[in-house]
Amino acid sequence: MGVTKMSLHTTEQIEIAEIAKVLAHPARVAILQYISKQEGCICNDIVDEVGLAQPTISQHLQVIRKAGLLKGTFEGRNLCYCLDVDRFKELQKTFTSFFNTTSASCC
Amino acid sequence: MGVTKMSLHTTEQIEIAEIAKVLAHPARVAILQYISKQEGCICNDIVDEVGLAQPTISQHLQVIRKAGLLKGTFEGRNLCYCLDVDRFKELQKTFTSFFNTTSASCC
DNA sequence: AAGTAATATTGCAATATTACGATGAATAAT
DNA sequence: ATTATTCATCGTAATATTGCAATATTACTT
Repeated sequence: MGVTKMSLHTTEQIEIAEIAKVLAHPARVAILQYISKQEGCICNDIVDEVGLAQPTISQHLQVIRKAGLLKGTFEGRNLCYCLDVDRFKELQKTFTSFFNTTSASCC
Repeated sequence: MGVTKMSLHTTEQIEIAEIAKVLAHPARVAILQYISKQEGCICNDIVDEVGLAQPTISQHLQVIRKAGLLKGTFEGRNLCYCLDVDRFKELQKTFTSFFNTTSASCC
């Protein structure tokens, strides 16, 4: 079916899965790394950097944006994409908490 | 196409994406949480716990197993699934490192 | 041996994701 | 004004994911 049965899961589980989905593609990981590296807040050199077609990058950016991780400001005709650090740290917290809670074992 | 162009990305980016993919479904998050919670190393009450059909759970377990996160030992006809804590901590380290490296911003 | 319980595997339908060419909208440059 | 540049969106093809019924497999129980 390809449809996730959301009703079965807790809000926390869904939230973790949502975050993970953003990171679940190397291109998006690359984009996040690149954006955070660029001090000058340079925009779509991302296309050159990552090596995928512009519409594809745009699509990936949308996924990142929908997760609240992107801040974009126009500078002339250039769009300057930046990481929303606050949101990013929020996600990190959620993940860290998951990893710390989920670690006991039995065998 | 639905095919990820792996050649474009670094090993680290691919690794992070692989890990994230495991966590990118609430059912798998639920399974990991449940497994780690069960001291007695109880097996497929997972089906009851998570609420999906047995083949579906089995499929999700396979994804988790392929990521090296699952240790399974047979106890009679019961299969006892446990978290591979070492591997889990490895993943945690990779993630933590990613989050810590990727945090600077510009605007 | 026959029946039952626990898992895995197979096959398939529905949907989601990934990638890109074509196109569109906005702005800068000429 | 015309053209070029930057980015988003649309449409579409290829592939992946999710979910389950049916079936297979294995091992315990009787």
